[in-house]
Amino acid sequence: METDEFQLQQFLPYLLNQAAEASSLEFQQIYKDRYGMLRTEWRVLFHLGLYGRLTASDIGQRARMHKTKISRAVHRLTERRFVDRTRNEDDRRVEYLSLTRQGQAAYDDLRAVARRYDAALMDALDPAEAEVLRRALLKLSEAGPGGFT
Amino acid sequence: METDEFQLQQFLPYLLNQAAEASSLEFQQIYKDRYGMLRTEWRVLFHLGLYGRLTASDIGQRARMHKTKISRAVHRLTERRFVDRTRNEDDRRVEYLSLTRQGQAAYDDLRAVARRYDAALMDALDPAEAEVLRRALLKLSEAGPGGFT
DNA sequence: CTGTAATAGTTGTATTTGTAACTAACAAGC
DNA sequence: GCTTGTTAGTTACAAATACAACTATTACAG
Repeated sequence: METDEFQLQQFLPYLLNQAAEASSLEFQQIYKDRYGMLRTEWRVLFHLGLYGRLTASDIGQRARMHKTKISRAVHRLTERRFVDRTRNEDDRRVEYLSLTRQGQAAYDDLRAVARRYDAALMDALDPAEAEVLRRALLKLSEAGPGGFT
Repeated sequence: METDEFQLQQFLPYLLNQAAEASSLEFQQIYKDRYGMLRTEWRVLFHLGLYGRLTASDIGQRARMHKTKISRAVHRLTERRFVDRTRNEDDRRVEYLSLTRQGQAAYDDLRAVARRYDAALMDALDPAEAEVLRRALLKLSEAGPGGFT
């Protein structure tokens, strides 16, 4: 009967990685070409654009990104004048990050691209399918397999 | 009305990356701990386990992986005696790759883990949802947004 | 106060990856 | 045969990432 035939295309982590890679490729090209940004940098940019002033740790929690990645992304974004840092004088360990005028402009531009890009991706799916997909991905993002090991 | 409020959690490439990362984490830990393998190596191992004897280019096409990644993965897998390489004497450019006994054992073990892992991931979803998810991911894997740029 | 622990963020170093240039073998036109 | 082009795979070097150790500052127990 061989009902337990294993298929790589059925293995969710593999499938997710393939889809993620394929669907990121062209967008990646855009923020790289236009603003010389890396993936970590556009993520930080978008978080600041969406939520306003945040600390590095805030971003780390929301984006599930390690603090060293954020530290370096912020460093580069500051260097290129997309981001401003201001120390919190009440607790001098923390630094507030926010977009400069230039950072805001880049964010506005890329957000518009992202909207169109997302719409183009969605065209491959029918609306009901798209809805289910989003819900499922959110669930999977939040937890791994749940006490697997 | 602000109907065009952009949300990072709605942006498919971002969502896919988050889900892919979250859902790969524990599995990654397993093949790393047990066999000291990297992601590329695990992929090569699985392709050989599933399809039998393949060349490096074959794997590259199926897995959409760059040839340098494969070259290095194969190198390490050969070093650790998981993979055998034999030159094709009719065309001495190509080399056939196949699993050694040890490679086959590792594959068998990891495939079993993958099955259970996949099942555990699926538990977070209901069956209909899971089915739609797989179909949607396959579509997205095959093409990017389609003539976006 | 003062010593110990916790938190925010940075830096150092080893791995890993990406890109391009490379070698080797075959193919095809002339 | 002898160019010129193509394909398979490797290597070199630059860029990016992960992980651990680090500095600076605040918290808090005694």
